[in-house]
Amino acid sequence: MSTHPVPDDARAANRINMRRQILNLASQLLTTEGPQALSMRKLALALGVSTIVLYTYFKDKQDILDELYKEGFERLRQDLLAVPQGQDAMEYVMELGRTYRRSAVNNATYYQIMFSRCVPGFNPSEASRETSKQAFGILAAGVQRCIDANIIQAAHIGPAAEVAQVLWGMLHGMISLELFGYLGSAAAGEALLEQAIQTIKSGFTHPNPTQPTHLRTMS
Amino acid sequence: MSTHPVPDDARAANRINMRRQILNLASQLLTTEGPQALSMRKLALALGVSTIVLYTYFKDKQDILDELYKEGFERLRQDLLAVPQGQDAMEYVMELGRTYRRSAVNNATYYQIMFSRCVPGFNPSEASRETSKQAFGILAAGVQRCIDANIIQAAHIGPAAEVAQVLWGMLHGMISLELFGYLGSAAAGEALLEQAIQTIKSGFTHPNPTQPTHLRTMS
DNA sequence: ATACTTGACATAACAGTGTTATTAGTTCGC
DNA sequence: GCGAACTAATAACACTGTTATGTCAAGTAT
Repeated sequence: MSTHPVPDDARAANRINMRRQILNLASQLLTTEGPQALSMRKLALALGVSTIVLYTYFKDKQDILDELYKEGFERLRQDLLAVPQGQDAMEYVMELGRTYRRSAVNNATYYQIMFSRCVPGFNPSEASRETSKQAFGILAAGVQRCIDANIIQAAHIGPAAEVAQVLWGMLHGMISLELFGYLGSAAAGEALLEQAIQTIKSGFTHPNPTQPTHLRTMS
Repeated sequence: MSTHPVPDDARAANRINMRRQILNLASQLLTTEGPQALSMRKLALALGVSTIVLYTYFKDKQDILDELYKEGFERLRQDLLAVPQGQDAMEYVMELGRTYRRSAVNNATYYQIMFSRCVPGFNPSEASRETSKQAFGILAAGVQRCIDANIIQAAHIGPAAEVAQVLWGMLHGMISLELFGYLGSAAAGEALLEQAIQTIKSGFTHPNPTQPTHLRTMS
């Protein structure tokens, strides 16, 4: 069914090559200059081409951001995968938390794209959100291991995915506050995250009294 | 020492009046159209004046955003203040958490300005950050009450401010994920926040083993 | 009352943004 | 060579925040 001239394979290869080249530069611009400095014109200028080139390889600026969004989650996923699983299940999850923070702080501008609407019109596509779920899956699997090992009493808390979401929320919250400058230094951010991890560990390991009766004060 | 013409009192009154009027419209534009639609030109157009007027009453766009930032924290503070303190100290803190979420969800666009860099160049001024600390102070005071009532063992955790920061981080994280669409529906967000609150309650009420030795699995 | 200062405001412009219509060139299958 | 498709530059459009210029009204000082 090739009635009209089919685009050559070389073309297609060149296409993804060019896309990669653009994304690399965008990534570099993002980390060095920040999200607001990442403009189509600057990108084109740095590539030595005109702006129209960007639009032949990407639909939008959003399209480019979407790719960076995915790359951010991929970096996070790789960092989390590098955490050794040999140790105690709970200790492994806690180490995931520390790694999550380190990864976020080391790729702060990526993290902004992933979680804070730092580019006015940007909303990640549905497909890209799938990528984000894969990184989250590592956390969920770690929690599942804790439940299987009876370290977390699932009956009192909920399914692994929900527990992991609570863990994720806390991690993201602490990191978010740190990156926004609400916690002071990076050392303070690290220390507070450690405290949060310890707190959530206690919360997970101890049964959760759904009817809070037996722990009341004398009031 | 009024060698040169002193600006009239009426002028000053008119000034703050006009500022208020501009801010009201900006606030309205923010909630109805979102942060990205809040432009100086639209503001001026809606006021029926030229853009230069905005710059005679405000230094910058940042100046206007700074005011909205403060207003956001003021709304949050008022909502938190409305929580009755009569009950059990821990229950009060948990209710603060639920109220925090409700306030954030009801003023989602404000919350974006307060915590997610949704406007490219915006950074809250030092003075505005002081306002944010007042809202946080309510949380910290609630935690202090729990420590005083021996519900939270401070010795095993840390000073009230740090505990409150952990609590704040978790609240902010869960809400942030919800507002970014990572948790699904609002009902899911509410349920997960409740779970997070219960978890952190357990974490706070149970002593925190700094050396995690006695809770290991068989590994 | 006239001169002067000061603030308020409109017009128009500057520099920047994302995006695209027009145009031209290049490359490929036939 | 021919025609179809892809690629790319130029220039423009519609926005954005911001400001230099100029005008007007209102007040004080002499």
